[in-house]
Parts: sequence; C-alpha cells; structure tokens
Amino acid sequence: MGAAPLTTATLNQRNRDVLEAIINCYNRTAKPVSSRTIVRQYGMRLSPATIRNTMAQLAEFGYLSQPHTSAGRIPTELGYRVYVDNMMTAQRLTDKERRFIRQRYDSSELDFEETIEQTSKILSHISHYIGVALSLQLHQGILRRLELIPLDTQKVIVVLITNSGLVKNQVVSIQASLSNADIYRISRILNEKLAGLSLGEIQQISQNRKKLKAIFDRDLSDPVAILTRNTFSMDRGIHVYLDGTSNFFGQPEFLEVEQIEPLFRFLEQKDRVADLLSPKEENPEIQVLIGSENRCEGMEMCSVVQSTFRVRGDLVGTMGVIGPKRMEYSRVVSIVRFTSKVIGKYLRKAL
Amino acid sequence: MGAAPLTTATLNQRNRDVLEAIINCYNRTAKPVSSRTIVRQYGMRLSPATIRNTMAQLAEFGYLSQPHTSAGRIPTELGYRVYVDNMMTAQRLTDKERRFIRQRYDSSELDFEETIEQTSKILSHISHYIGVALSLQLHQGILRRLELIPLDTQKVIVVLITNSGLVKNQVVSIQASLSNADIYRISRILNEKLAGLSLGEIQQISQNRKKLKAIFDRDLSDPVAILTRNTFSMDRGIHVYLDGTSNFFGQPEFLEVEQIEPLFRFLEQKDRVADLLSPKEENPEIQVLIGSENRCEGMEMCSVVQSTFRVRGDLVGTMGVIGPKRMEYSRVVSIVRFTSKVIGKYLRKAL
DNA sequence: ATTAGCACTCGCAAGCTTAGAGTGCTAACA
DNA sequence: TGTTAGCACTCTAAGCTTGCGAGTGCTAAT
Repeated sequence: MGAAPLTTATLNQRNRDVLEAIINCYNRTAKPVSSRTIVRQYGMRLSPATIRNTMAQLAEFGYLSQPHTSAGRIPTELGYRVYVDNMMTAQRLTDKERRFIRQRYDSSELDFEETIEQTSKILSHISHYIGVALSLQLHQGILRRLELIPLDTQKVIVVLITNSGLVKNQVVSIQASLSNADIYRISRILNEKLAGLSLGEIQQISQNRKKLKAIFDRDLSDPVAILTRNTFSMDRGIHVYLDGTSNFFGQPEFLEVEQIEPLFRFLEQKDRVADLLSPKEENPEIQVLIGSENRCEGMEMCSVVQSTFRVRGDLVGTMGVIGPKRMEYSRVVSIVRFTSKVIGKYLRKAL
Repeated sequence: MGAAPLTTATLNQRNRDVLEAIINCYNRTAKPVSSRTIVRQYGMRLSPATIRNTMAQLAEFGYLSQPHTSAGRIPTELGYRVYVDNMMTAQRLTDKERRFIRQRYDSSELDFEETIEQTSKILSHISHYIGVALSLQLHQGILRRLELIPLDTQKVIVVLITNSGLVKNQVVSIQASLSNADIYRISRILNEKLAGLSLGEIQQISQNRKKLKAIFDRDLSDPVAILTRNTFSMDRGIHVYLDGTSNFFGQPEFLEVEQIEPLFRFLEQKDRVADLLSPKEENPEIQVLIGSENRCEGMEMCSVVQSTFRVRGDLVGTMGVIGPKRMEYSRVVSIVRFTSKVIGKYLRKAL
C-alpha cells in the first residue's frame, strides 16, 4: 500500500519464495498462512521472525493482506496477479489427464453442439471447478452453404452450414407463397451470392433494401429480404454450457450461502456468462482474470481462466474454467490450454 | 401414526380447517405454527387449548409433526398430500398473470427449442421457484419428413422434421461414397418408407438387418443402415431447460449449504431431472409429487408440479415447477396448468 | 365439548471465559 | 547489517452458563 513501487524488480528472491509459499499454502487450506507454517512446510533455514519481516514487506507492496491483526496472511488479488504473470511455472498435464480429455471427446460421435457441451464437462471434471464453453456469436461465422427446405406454402426451413462446421436450422415464415421451383431458384442464388460472407455481413445486407436490390433480381428481393432478415438476425440460440457448478459447495470460502448466492445468480444469466468468457485482449492465448478484474457482480470471489478455440484457424468459440480466486492457476491454465488445442481436431471431425 | 385410519372421512370440518390454516401459515413463515397463531390469524372462536387438542389429533393421523417437544407444528408430507388431493381449491390466475405468460411467448418469434426454453423462464418468473421444461425423448416423435443435404462425399446432414414441429439436424458419416443422385434417391425412398413412423420404430428397424433388407432395395440397405442407425440413435441432444435455480437461496429452509447442496447436485444431472419430470401415471392432467415421493436423492425437501404438453394432441414435452415442499400448491398448479394449455398454440406457430 | 391455568420443556441469544494461534516490536547476536 | 529469541499484545473460536420466551400437555373447572 502507499508509495511503494510495484514492479517485480523490487522483489528479491526471498520475497518471491515467500509469496509463492503463501499462495501454495493458502490454495490448499483456504486459511491465513502464518510465518511458522511457511518455515515448517518449506524447510527454509530461517526463523519465523525473519519470514514475518518479509511478509510485512509483501504486505506493504499490497501483495498480502491480513483478515485481522493477529492472523496470518492471505494473498491479495494483486498478489495473485504478480504470481500469475511472473512467477507461475507451466505445469505439464500428466499422460493420464491428456488421455482422459481425448477419451471424453472420442467416446461417442459428437456433433458441433455436443462437442461444445462435452468441453464444459471435461473442463469441470478435470479441474474440479466450473467448466464453461460456448460457440461464438453466429455472426462471426462464415457461411459455407445454405439449404432451403420447403415446409408448406408459408414456411421454409433454412439450414445454415458454416465454415467451422456448425449446422443450424431455423423455421422462417414467408409472406408470399412460393412454389418449390421458386424456392429452388432462391436457394441457388442465395448460395451464389452469400457463400463466403460472414453471417454478420449478410445480416447487414439483409437490412439494407438498396443493397438487396443491387445483389438480387428485382422480383426476388422481397422474399429474400424476409428470409435473410429472419434467419440471420438470430444471435440468440447460442447455448452457454456450464458444468460443475456444484463443485463450489465443497470450497470452504463458499460455505455460507451469502458467499455462494451472488455467484449462482450471476451464472444463471447466460448472456452475462457469455460476455465474461469473451476475450478481452486482441489475441491472447490464455487469459486469466482474477476476482474483481472480472467486473461482474457475483464474480468478486472467483477467477476465470479462458481461452478461445479455432477450427482451421477460424475463431469459433471460447471455453474457460471458473474457480475460486484461490485456485491452482498453473494447473488450470495447462488444462485450458491443452483442451483448447485438442478441441479443434474433434470439431473438424464433426464437420 | 399407528392404527389410526387415514381416510379423509375421519377428518371433521375443524380438523380440516386447522390443517389448512397450519399449511397456509407454514407456507408463509417456514416456522412451526403454534395454536395461538392459528386462533389469532384465523379469528376462530376457539381458545388455543382447543386448537391444541385438534392439533394433537392431526399429529396422530400423521399429518403434522413437531420439530421438538415444545415447538409448534409443521405439516408432514402426508399432511400436504391430503391437502393437495382433497382440500386445495383451484386458484384462477389473474388476468395480469395470464397476459404476462402470453406476452412472454409472443415477444419474439420463437422456434421449437426456444419455446421450450422460454417456458422454463416463464414458469420460474411467475412461480418464483424453479421452472423446468423439456421436449420428450425424440423416439416418441413421429417422423413427418426428412431431408438429406450432402456435405461432401463422405458426409451427409440429415434434417428431421417431426409432426410436432421439431426440426433436428445431425451430421452423419457414411462409409460408402455416394453421388448426389444416390443421395436424392435414398432421400426419396426413406421418406416414402419411414414417414409416419415414430423415431423409435425407425430406430428399431435400422438395427435389424433383415427388416432393412425387406423394406429397402438390396443395394441401398447398406448406406441406409448406416444413415438411420446414426441418426435415430440420438436420444441424446435433448436439452433440459432449467431456470430460477437461484430463487432457492431466498428460502429460509435452504439457508444452510447442507440443505441446498444436494438439490443443486441433483439439478446438474440433466438426465435425472428429465426422468423426474416424465409423467408417472398413465395420463394425468397435472401431477404433484411431494418430497420423498420424488424418489430422487436431493429432492427430499422439494415438491414438483408437473404437466405434459401437446401439439395437435401429440405428446411433445413436459414442464414443471420445482419448489420447496412448503409451496403454494394451488397457485403453482394453476400456473402449470395454464402454461401447458397455451404452449401448444405457440408451438403450432413455430411449426 | 371447551377452556383457563399452570407446570414443564426446549431452543435461542447474550454474555463470559479460556485456550491458542499469530503478530509486532525490541534487544541481542553473528 | 541481516537474523533471531523473547515477550507482550490482539483477536478468534469454542465452550459454558444463564435467562427469556414460546409453546406444549395435562388437569380441573365450566
């Protein structure tokens, strides 16, 4: 706290060792860590008094705090931040864990949605926290092809296939009644003109009468307008898959209902969870947000480890783990990194 | 308890009045109800002592219990059962509530899945408990039509349309490489032979080589087998929509984590929730299951009010409200009954 | 059949006590 | 100058006691 400089340069080796020891210990016990515990557990050739001095220093930097005067120390968010950014060492997953993840994807032939859902389950099972996965807003996908299936004279099923392998269908009502031949013709033209564009672009076009008329024959622009407007306006229908929420009941800091309630209230708002999981930086590999960094009511006591994932280079979704601030960051980062790498392979299969 | 006969006939008017008063009062406060409270709140022209006698009687029947010797009484599951079966008076929803429900369905053009999802939200919002909705196992649906969309030489998208308006798509890998003409021919034949059958029947056929050969041309039976087997085996992909889970945090009987944890653990197992919501009796209009009647670990403290819903007479899904045992049964029953009636109309639109 | 009266039970909250864990500071030490 | 032993101090958590109030069950009177 105060005017102390907050660069890591100011941390000597002992500072770093002690901070790391406290974080490790607190992660396991969820209890304030005392100077004696550190000496004992880490066999340092120093007395508790010395450690206390170091701890006082770290507290001045703002990396540690005290629940009350005569208690041990717990890491602050800033403390975790420094740890995650500078001190954490990557931890390779065991072969068993890698096998587990692959098996879960292999176990049955999953389609796109099911693969996403399975991802949230894998993440929660292996991390023992909450796993989240979702496909990105549809409008970021590239249209590969669409098919129209006439249902009756008034309704058409539109089947969209994106580059990433997502298949979506939507029933659309059209005012004009069209013959099968009309539908076939429209379908051919739509594919010709729209394939390769992102669904977002198509949505924009469909809302612009002038552009529509320019692209399509005059006599078609009406039904086409209706079709595309109703189909490509669907940002909705995005499922956010959450799994392992009840893992939080075991965590000591969530023993009181008052602690866990805001989190669960937040998790019920799927659109907010989707927001939370969307990447904040331009192109980060893995993103870790700690406590209040999440800027979400209800997430103050939690951290998120998040990564996007791609199919053939295209961004198609995000996944992440939500855990208590006191989480094993190095392990969870490895889990998310590995999973986001392998999922692409399986999504390609689903295609 | 004991040898007392448990028919309602044994309950005289006063017994019934007192039981009802206790249930009403307990529903509001979640605290044991004392004899004096009843006298005061219901302006009965009797003294507490008299009520105490009646209460003792009801306790003997097993309708009431005492948390400890010198506490008031709370209704037992049996007490609630009697109330729900014999004493509860139907409570008409207000016009405002009816309007609310309709508006929620009207607000945007919802497809089949979205309508189901919206249903769970409506139920939770209006009941202040947990709303659940799901479409029934796919194999109970009747195939109206299917379309095949060739993706590449190895893969086909199968689009299923059921009588109830559900549209589902599934990517299927086929070993043999088929030309577009083949696909078209297969599609025509599949529709000819399979339309009108339930997906369950089709699944059975697809697993029986002999039947397959009998129905289809010899040279087609192989690809058809692969196609149907992979498509109609999907009992998976059924979404269970849950909403309002955090409403339970407000409830006094769930203030302790130990109470709420088993419930949430249960709710995470979507297949079990689906089981819970499936109708137990042959053709009940509304089904109420109280506490341990649910036979689900984690649901001991909860009751379920459940109803199926139909489109043009076909059973397509179930919906329900999960609340604490101490719930306003009459109100919730009305909510579920009304919602299950109107949903059919909106599903027909989605078709 | 109903009720007033009363003894009895029990839970609950408040207050008090104690044990023990942990700190900060100071002075001594290598 | 960095390290450490010693000690006074602080604060929590758990256990215990106490008193109050709510509620009952029983009995005897109406």
